[in-house]
Amino acid sequence: MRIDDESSGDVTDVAKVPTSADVAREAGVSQSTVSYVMSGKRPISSTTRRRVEEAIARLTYEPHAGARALAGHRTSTIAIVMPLRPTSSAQRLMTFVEEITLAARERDYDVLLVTADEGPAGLRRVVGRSLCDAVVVMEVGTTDERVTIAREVRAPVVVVGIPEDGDGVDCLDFDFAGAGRLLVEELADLGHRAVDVVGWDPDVVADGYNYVPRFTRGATSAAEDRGVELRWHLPADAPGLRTTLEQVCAPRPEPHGLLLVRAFPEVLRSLSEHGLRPGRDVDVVALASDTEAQAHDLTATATRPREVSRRVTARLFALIDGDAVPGRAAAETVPAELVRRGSTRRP
Amino acid sequence: MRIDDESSGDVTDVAKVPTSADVAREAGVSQSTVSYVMSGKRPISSTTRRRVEEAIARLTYEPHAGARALAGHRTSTIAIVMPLRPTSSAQRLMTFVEEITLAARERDYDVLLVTADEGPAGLRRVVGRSLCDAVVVMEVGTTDERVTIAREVRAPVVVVGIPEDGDGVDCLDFDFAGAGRLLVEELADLGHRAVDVVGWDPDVVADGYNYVPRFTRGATSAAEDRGVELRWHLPADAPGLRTTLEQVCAPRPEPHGLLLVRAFPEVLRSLSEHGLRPGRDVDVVALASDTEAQAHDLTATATRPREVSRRVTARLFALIDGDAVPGRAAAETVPAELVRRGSTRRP
DNA sequence: TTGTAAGCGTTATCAT
DNA sequence: ATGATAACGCTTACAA
Repeated sequence: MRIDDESSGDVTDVAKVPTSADVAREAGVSQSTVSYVMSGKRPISSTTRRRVEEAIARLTYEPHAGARALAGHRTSTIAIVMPLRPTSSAQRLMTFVEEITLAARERDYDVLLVTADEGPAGLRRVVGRSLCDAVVVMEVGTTDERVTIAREVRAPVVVVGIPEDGDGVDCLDFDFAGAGRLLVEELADLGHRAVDVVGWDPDVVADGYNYVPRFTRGATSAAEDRGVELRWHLPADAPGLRTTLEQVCAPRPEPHGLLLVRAFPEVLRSLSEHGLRPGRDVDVVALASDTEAQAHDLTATATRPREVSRRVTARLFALIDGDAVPGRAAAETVPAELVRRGSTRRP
Repeated sequence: MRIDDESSGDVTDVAKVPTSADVAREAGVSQSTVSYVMSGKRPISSTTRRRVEEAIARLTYEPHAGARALAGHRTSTIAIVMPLRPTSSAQRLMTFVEEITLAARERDYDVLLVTADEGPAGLRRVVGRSLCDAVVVMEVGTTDERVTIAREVRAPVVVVGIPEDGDGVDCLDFDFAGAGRLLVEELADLGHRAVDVVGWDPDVVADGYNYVPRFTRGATSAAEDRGVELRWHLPADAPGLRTTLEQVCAPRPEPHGLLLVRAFPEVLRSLSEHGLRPGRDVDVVALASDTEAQAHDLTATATRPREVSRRVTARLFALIDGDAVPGRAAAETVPAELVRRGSTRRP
């Protein structure tokens, strides 16, 4: 059972991971000098700096993140708490994650991913264990326990979504109400007095994702303003969707208006099977990502995840840097924009 | 300029974050006992355990991750290195991330996200700085610098994708060759002697993502075996795609075969505009996610990201636990399966 | 401009 | 079954 015995005296055996002490020795300076060279927190003579930097390169030294966090009281990582359910498209989520990570890296921050299934506890855990300096919570519900926890926790939190009780929490989101309004108005401008809306799965609605009621409110209020009747279809499953398709894709005497928030391929296929062509026999508008809208040639409002992400990170780092007071800013909203494509006639 | 002066003497002012020492005091035990209660690395009397656990609950103590990493030489996090370019669908990527994170959480591991834009250096950085105990590298190219680095680095690495020189690296992927074969065979079985393939953007091909040539090889070899001619279309941009659509969606005297790896909505819309219906006038098969395939009613092989993820994490944790030797396992491949839907006639 | 040394909050090796 | 105590590798006053 003698393992690792022959080589136990060999110094060059296992290439030890170099520490700042090793760098200091190599450069002939004190250990703290190495630290200050790296952090730039005090003036260093150019000669010393060069010696240290060369030593670092020679040894391929990298600072130990844990030790840093322990001594420095900061982790240089931010956590992203994913949504509880796959409510947005993967596209949208990925864009958020990408954009936030990019902004983080620009400041030498890393990104920790917290899954939804951990629930609100995940938020507590990552800041409790000092795994991060700040947190982004994705897609909060109208009433979301994570919002409550966001207030209690000792790290800055920015929340994507506009919860019911958002007081004292930094909230930020796309203007779903504005999008609903814009889409309905477009159809109204095209002369429609009645519009079929293919909306979210009732489960999503029940989950209370706040963007659903916000979108609905915007659409409804625009409909009232313009004297348009909205017929909501909220298919729960495949059979339900089929029923909806029969109802909304049936040929009419004259063009009718369709507002989609999902099931784009299915609806478009069904329309085509009924011999209806978007932009000619029917006007279709949608709440869709640019990619989807482009692929399907849909007149649409995108939910602008990149822009939202940019504002999120701006706010987050302002909080980290102490340049902003937590929870003081009003809920911020990224305006909706409509892009016309082939699925509607020209107004 | 006297800030925070009045309250500076107040002890209960700032709720200090409790440490294991505080827990020890509260429970009337030594600090090391607290540690052992948490880790379970030595027997503890049930009374002591209870006292400690109650103290922990009372103080809502959470261990400091950095301190742990420093003293324990392990971080309990794994890093995911994202692909250099958005080569797979966001769907697929998200599924990977989700599934890996889930598996990680089951073992109380966290997940660190490393963006593509950092390039190979990101891989070096996260293990160099002891930010993680192991790494998953997503979607490696045929020749990928990250594979080289994977070998050098002192943490276990599992790579998704089958690089050219995968010796000594743990590789794992979906069987793209098998998928290509399966799809061509299906069309051959339906009697087609010629098949139009709408393939990847030439940029993606140029990037050398290894799954492209693997898929191509599988499709080509099946085509040769079955005496089928493959006509490849690799549109680079929107105009290119339009040209391709004209070529592959033009009506023929009899049903023809179409193999898609992307641009599903565009092709299907174009077909419908030409009065062609999949499953009747044309047989369409695709390499598509279950979600896409279902939405478009496509006969397809999915790339099974969940299954791949499961094997990745199994391998990764085996390496972490020392239950497996790094780089010794042969490249593993998750078999392709074809699901028939409405876009093809029954054979 | 640089060095010295006291923590930071754990883990794990000794003892007992 | 439990308690001291020495690392772990860094940051940051405090000195010089």
